Amino acid sequence: MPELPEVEVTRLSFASRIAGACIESVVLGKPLRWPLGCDPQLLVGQQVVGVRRRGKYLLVDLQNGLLLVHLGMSGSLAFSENAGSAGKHDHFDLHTSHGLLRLNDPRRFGAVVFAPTQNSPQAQKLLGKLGVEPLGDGFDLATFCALLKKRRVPIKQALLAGDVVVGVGNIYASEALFLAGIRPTTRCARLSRVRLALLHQAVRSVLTRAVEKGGSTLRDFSNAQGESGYFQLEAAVYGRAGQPCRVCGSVVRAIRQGQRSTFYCPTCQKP
DNA sequence: CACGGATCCTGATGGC
DNA sequence: TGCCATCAGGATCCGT
Repeated sequence: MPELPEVEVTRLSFASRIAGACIESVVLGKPLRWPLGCDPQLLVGQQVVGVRRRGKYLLVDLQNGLLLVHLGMSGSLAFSENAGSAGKHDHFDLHTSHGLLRLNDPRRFGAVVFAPTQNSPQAQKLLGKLGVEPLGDGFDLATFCALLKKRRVPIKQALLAGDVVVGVGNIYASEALFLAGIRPTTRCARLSRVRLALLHQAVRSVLTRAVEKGGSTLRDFSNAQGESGYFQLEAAVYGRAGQPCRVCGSVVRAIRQGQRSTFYCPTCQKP
């Protein structure tokens, strides 16, 4: 479910409240994608220092170690008012002096993993091969071009892979390619530097805009305050198969690439 | 080593 | 409170 904007919106919505909180207890539900990797008791008594983000991971810094939280396809983090009743899909409850932070994840593709430090093997196994942060200073055009020039896959799949640039998921890959006027099926190596420059800028702007709009709420995303996002209302192509392109009126098409749906305008987006 | 495909899991939706 | 197929915002692993 969540791509970079939704993860960042989630982070912004709970980071200040959780900061400084003391962990009082931890309650685990059904198994998530990976095991926690430590005795939950190790977390009890620790203070939450702050929350950072790396790609689609939330890094919850503790006095001693950190939690890597991934929301998978269907996860959401929120403060819960009714501390007593963990629901069917509540799989990680962090009871703290500042409230109960709860991970709800019906599909359980998400995970909460403890690591002693960010450089530990446990953390690096998850973070080590991630690409550059698209909204950070490290996202420079030269590197972007150099990495993509070597790829032969369609550009959409390279964006999704996350080893060139992180955080671009299925919605924003389609949206960024629309903004850049690039057909998702175009092979990376065929793209000129000028077109890659457009894409580089498009990735930044679409993600920035999505964060501003509170992310995309397609079926159930909400931030830690329970608020929906609104970016989906201004999506140019995602989820709009059969509808007219907002720019040229052509019918938006849907195709499948690597088991994922892709949307594009056949007129605005050139091969 | 880059790539394509299967895979983990549950729920919503639509056709029959 | 019908059944079945398909699809869903992610990412790893495995075979080629």
